[in-house]
Amino acid sequence: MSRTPLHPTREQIELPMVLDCLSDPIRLAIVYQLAQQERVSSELRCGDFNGLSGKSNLAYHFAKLRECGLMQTRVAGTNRFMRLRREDMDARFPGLLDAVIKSAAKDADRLQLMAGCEVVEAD
Amino acid sequence: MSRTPLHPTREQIELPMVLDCLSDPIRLAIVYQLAQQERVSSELRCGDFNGLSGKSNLAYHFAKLRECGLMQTRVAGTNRFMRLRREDMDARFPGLLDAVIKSAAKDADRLQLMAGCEVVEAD
DNA sequence: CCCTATGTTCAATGTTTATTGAACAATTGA
DNA sequence: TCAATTGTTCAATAAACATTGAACATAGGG
Repeated sequence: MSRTPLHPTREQIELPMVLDCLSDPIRLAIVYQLAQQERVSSELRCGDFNGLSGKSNLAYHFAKLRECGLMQTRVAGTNRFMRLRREDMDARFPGLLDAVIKSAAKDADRLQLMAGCEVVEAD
Repeated sequence: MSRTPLHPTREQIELPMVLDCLSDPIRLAIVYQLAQQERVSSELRCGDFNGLSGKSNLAYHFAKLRECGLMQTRVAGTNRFMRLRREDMDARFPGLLDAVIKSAAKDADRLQLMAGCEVVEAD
């Protein structure tokens, strides 16, 4: 309850909060991976990011991403699916999200953007 | 000396540091005013921002803006002139600075972007 | 040479932040 | 019903941050 108060409407989304959210390497990686996925499924499970940090730390970052308006969560059974609020962001700050994602892509190696990506387990 | 160690080369400029810099309302206002000025003189005196905060707090923010690669300072007598490192930013992260500035312009009233602008003194 | 103006540096303060592990809640499947 | 899975909440910690005022440095004008 202390971590779920906000969830801004489109108009309530604030530029400084969005930039601050994107300035954290873990959150930037989350947003980046969601953006990559956008053409395919537009959603990822929380667990898909486990490579980036511990679960409780990720929950903290997810909350921040939701509070600033970048992400939305859909509950499905014991899973949560996250997606970018792409339309709201583009309406509110045209070109911003794309510019950030392209900038991140340029530095994909420097930033460890794909650290959390599907590790294939050899059973 | 403790406050002037970095001054990244173009290649050393890091996306998270830039976004973090821009996420602070005072620094965003500084960058915004410099961007507005760009067509005219491309430079502003430190003192032109005195409306945004106290001098020592501004010096702190100026240092951050320099350290992340967004700004450059030119000393001229007892004054310091600041300008955006526009070419470096555009080369490094194409479209990013413009997207941020346009986004800030959209919210110019909400963010207090022009708070530090030339107050005309009577007398 | 002093006095003023301009900025920076430093130390101190209180706030916010990221990170950790343990506890908790909810759902699923045996 | 029991156990396993998924993810959130909570408390604690250390680090980073923004802000303030005082001290300092430098340059320029009388």
